[in-house]
Amino acid sequence: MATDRDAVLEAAVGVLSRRPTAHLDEIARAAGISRATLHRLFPGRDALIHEIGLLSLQRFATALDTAAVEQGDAQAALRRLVDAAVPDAMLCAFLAGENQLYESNEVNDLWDVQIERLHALFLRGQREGTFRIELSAAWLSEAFFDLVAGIGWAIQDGRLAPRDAAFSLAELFLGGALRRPDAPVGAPPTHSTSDRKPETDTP
Amino acid sequence: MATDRDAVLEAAVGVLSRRPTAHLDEIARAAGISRATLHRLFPGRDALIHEIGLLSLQRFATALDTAAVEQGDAQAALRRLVDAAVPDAMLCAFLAGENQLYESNEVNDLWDVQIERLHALFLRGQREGTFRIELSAAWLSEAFFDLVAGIGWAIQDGRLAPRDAAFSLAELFLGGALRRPDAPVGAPPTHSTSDRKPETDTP
DNA sequence: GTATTCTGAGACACCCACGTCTCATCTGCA
DNA sequence: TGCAGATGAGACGTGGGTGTCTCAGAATAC
Repeated sequence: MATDRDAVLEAAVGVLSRRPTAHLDEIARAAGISRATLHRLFPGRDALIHEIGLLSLQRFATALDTAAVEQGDAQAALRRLVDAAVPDAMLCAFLAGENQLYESNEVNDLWDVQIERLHALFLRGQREGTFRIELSAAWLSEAFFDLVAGIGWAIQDGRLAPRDAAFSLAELFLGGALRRPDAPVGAPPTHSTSDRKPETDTP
Repeated sequence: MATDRDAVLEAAVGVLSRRPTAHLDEIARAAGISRATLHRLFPGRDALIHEIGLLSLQRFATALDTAAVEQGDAQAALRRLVDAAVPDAMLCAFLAGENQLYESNEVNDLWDVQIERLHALFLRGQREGTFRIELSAAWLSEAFFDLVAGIGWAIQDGRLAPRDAAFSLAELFLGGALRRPDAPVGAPPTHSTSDRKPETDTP
């Protein structure tokens, strides 16, 4: 039953992330249920938005957990985080788009905790000499989350193949856009860090 | 008078970029005018949103023009674009947040043109050997625009100092997050291309 | 000084999305 | 087959944002 609710929430994200003013009819249709059932699952629109925010933050928190961002060297931790976060990139896109929307302390507190964990990761990496110190850890956190959100949008709109997502994100964020003739960033040309096996790419 | 309209539009962006469902009362108050005057300037909510999109795209197009992205080597062109686009980053943030909103062909066509120019810049840079070819030009375009939007949000919420914005954007996007002991990205330690002078870093 | 224009404040009606309800249908289980 | 639970379709009333209007006051020009 909880899975059912989550499936509806994810479908709702797919609609609301791009059209925040979408009607409940549209959301229900996207979830494959009727408006009546949507109202049975969630009391109202506010409750729906609230639970989307909660789900998204919980997923991101789980990604931080499974990536064990507090352990190991910072670069490897970030690569693990990329792999863990990309599947839920669309939820992050929703958060990035309207995180100001929440008056709920529950959501805001959870948000602060996760951002703080991300911030700590970059601070640690800077102290270790892994990350650049010319860029503030706050900006690195912000930019990383923005790129995750961008991944979510791009995948949703079919502009980016899901199997390329993790590689594209990790390489661009860590290594930047400039070509370096001497040495690659750290990831070999084989897509070891990103996804399982590349076959088709039309979502 | 056109300046008046633009000022209202920019104020509206400040509200709508974070709260897409904001009432017209709120937008009018943010612009320092009454709801009646807002209705005199723009027939309705749809027209307001439409003109915001138009203004944003025109500003971005102007940034592409002043940066002369079609000329010179690609890296320098991109750095010029950063400097030109950052002042209107919040408008880009609005576009990134709800570019699906527009059914207007006028807006969509303008959007496609600008994205195509950005795409062409990265393609050219890849052919010149400036930009990495492991990352698709489409993804580089997308990510660049996402970061510009992130800059806009971060500045608006006070998480990033405006004078650090261009430097942070250019350095992260071009050089990535990883520290390179041997050589800097290409911009000498003096921030010649982006901003005037870095001093503090606590936003 | 008047006259003109523009603006803000408020009132008003309209409309549509929302929330709730009922009822028929379908499914799962004994 | 019969029962219980869940779902979809539709109707209905309501509320709040929106669009329009009027009128008083301020600003500017003459």
